[in-house]
Amino acid sequence: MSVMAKHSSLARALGLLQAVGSAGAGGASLSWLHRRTGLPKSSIHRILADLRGAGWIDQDGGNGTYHLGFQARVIGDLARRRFPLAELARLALARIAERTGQTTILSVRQGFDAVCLARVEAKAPVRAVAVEVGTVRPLGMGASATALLVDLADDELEEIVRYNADHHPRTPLFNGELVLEAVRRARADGYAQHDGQIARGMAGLGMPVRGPSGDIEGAISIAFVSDWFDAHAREGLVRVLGEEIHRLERQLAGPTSTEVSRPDTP
Amino acid sequence: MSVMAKHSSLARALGLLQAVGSAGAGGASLSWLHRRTGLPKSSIHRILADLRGAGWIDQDGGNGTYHLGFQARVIGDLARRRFPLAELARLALARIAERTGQTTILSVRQGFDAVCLARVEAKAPVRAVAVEVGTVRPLGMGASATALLVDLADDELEEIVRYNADHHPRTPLFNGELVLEAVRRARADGYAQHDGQIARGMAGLGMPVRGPSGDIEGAISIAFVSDWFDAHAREGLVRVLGEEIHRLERQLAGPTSTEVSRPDTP
DNA sequence: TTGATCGTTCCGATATACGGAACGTAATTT
DNA sequence: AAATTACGTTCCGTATATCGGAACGATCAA
Repeated sequence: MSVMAKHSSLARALGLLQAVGSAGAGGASLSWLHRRTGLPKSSIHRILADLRGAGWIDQDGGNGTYHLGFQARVIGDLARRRFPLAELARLALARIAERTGQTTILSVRQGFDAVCLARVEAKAPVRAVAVEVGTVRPLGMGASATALLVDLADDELEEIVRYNADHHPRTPLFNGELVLEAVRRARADGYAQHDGQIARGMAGLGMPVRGPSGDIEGAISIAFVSDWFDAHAREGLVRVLGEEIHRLERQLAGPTSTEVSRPDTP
Repeated sequence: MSVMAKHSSLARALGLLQAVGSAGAGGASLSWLHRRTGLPKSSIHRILADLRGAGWIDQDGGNGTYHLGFQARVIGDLARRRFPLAELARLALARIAERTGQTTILSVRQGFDAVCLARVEAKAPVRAVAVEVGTVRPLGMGASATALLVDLADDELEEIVRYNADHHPRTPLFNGELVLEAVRRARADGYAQHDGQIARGMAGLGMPVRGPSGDIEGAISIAFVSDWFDAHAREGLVRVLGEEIHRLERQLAGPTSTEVSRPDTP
């Protein structure tokens, strides 16, 4: 869920906008938003009126529920071109989730943070869903957020870890030493893994995605419950991840038009 | 372009967000935004800092320019499902633009307004580009905004026209009587047309798009320069519009294979 | 050097957001 | 039917966050 930050009427309004968006197809009622955000109803009412006036949300004529408006769609279209990786990786995520049966996400680096750009859910009965699309977490926290770091020089790496350790005191799970150690292991193994770093009982395994230049453009990771994890499982996951990421990287590199969309359903 | 509404810090910030989005691939610099919006630079600076903190814009590490952030993309994905017509109509718009050589847009009704959801530009050297994606204009103003009205009962139609005539005094081109007359003609002809109603020297021709229930869900219109318009051209345009809209309506009716969407828990 | 452009910070005044409280209405319960 | 709960809306005094002019440092150009 969003951070719903400290003191900024703007941040509060944007959080409300996200809350409206995260409601289901039925839309968000004022009371539902009140329950979810904890904001006073009168404040919500006023902010929603502003958002509606600007066209960012619509109000259903029948029952008065709120939905995202066309301005939200327009800005999304404009933003889409900034994240081409998210489009291309969708197929890879789906295939990985299919082959492994586990939830799969794509993350990219954003300053000192990692942000989840896309996610495909597992069909397994026990799903490890911790990171939603749009969730921001400090670099190094989690499998993909660790895989993003493996190419960094040591000094820059330490700067990031130090910064995040200082600025996330509320996240005791973020342990600088552990992160550095995890990055070292990931460099040696070719993949990053964690167990319980995001939430107790949850584990993850991630690998970087490299663009044509060889730079890391993102990372794909699989999330699962710790019990499920053993050496045998790891071996399979690493193989699947490697294969699919390799396929994705070929797409990123070569604009070979033949492999646009092949209907080979396994 | 955008309305940049009266007195609301929120509206101002959202307008700024749209301005950032409307910048090209190079991003928006602070001074560029200052020039474009007229807001004081210090205000822009502060608002951008808030937007950046909330993840709605990114700041390029190199030259400091601003780009849309991942939250903009996330909200766009969420909003996308609210406007399925825009997805399906994209192909129809492209075909119409291809066959006629003119700019083609899709509009839907939103309260007492019409909003442009999608646009495909003409390749012609002289392009009539007046309505951008996201532009809101009063119902009745323009070809598609007239086509949206043809099914309405007379009393509701008159209420809308009266309201818009009252609330858009700055838009002298909006003439209530002309709109009513244009709707009557559109009912008889099966298509709406206008000449010079949006801008001098520009004309347009539009037809409604009906969903499975028969209700009007939107309207597609072609925009062109007035000189180009004669009886012969009109005949061709009407035929192309009718054919492509008919094809689109068949798609809307038949349960074509759309992408699977995961159910949400509101 | 001078001048121009850009991004950033500061700070007092005031416009603006804030939210508790009260109201009208609809839905649900007794 | 009366009572109760839930919801959306409006009001209004308070105070706080926004506003924007001004000044500053940095960068680049002439």
